[in-house]
Amino acid sequence: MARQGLNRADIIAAAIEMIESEGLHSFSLRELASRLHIKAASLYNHIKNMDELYTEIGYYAISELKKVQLCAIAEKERAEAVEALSDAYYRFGKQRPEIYKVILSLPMVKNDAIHKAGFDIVEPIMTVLSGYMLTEEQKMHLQRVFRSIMHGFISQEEAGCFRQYSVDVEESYRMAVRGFILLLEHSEKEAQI
Amino acid sequence: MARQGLNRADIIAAAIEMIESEGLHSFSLRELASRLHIKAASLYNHIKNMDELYTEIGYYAISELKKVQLCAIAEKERAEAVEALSDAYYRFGKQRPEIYKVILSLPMVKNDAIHKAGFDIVEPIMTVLSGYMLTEEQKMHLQRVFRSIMHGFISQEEAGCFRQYSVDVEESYRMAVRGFILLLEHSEKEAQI
DNA sequence: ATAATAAAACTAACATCGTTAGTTTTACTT
DNA sequence: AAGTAAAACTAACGATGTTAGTTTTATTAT
Repeated sequence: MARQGLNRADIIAAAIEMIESEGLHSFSLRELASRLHIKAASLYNHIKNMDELYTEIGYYAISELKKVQLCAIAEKERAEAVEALSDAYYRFGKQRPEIYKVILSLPMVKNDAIHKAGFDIVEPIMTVLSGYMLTEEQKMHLQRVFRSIMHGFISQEEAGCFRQYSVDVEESYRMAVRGFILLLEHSEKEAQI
Repeated sequence: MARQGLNRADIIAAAIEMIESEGLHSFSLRELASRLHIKAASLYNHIKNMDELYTEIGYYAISELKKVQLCAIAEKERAEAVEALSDAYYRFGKQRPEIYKVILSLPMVKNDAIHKAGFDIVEPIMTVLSGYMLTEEQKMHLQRVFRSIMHGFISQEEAGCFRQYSVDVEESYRMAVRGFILLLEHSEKEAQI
């Protein structure tokens, strides 16, 4: 019975809520259907399959991440902007770990995903880098380095890899960001030659 | 029939080989059993469950990674050692991506895993850092930063996040390592004050 | 108001998966 | 030769993603 009249957006929203509260690991289509008071098979009227649903959630996650990042760097420049950007990134990863995980599971191999999500993921850091006197190629490299540091830190902390020693994790994070700023300034000097 | 007389090590070895050739994603106990010419239920005579098998494979991966790292830094010091270490790390991640992925899925929350694997994962970089004049706390932070950079870079490249632009990935990687060395030298100066 | 259509739900089923219980067979030890 | 423990088996359970085909509902057009 077409009682509720659910649509694609409802499904995706419910899936996101479920993943955030129960964890990506325990997510299932049957449980999702159950929460929407429909049968699992009915989901397929709205989504192609589970992969497509994950992809959609990944797009959402990226747009959310972009949003907080752009908000953080507004009216800031250079080192201050870098710190604000990374802080926003770090906070997002810590506060919404399950949704964050979906981003990396996005099959970037597919061209459509690269084009739809690629730009959004790169734009904030590229904006910050444009405040530095760097070549386009330098910016590309540095953008990759930035994302590596941030993602590496977040995912290792989330995985529990930093729990072995009782040294303050927040301070390690600050040092990582400081290292990136050092590299930035160093690259700027190189570019001016 | 106790025909082949398989043991725990055989199971683990076969699982590793299967994951490396077919991918972690498509791994299953039933397929593993099939390749060993036994039934899936028979696997449970040797392993407790799938999680335990993954844990075991994670230990193997960490020990392999440690091996190539220690080999790489032998008789090297400071910047040269850092580069050799990261190169070994990077090559391992690129050449054995499926096995590498298992490391991060290790449930570090459990205390036994932390103690058994934690030290092995940290030892090589700590050895290299001991060649710098740093406090113990600095070393702890820098070790985390190093692992973040390396893991972040490897996993993003593997996920396809670096394919969007045609800028040389290897050069981005070199810049990341150079950035870490910069931070190292900078930290050393700070420590001497 | 009624008929047609498309959307949204359903039932039923399949293959696959991890896992458990209980049983049989093999190989080694005594 | 008998006993024992390891290593395999069969059979089944519950859960998962997914497909095919069917029924119901809501909206639109006549």
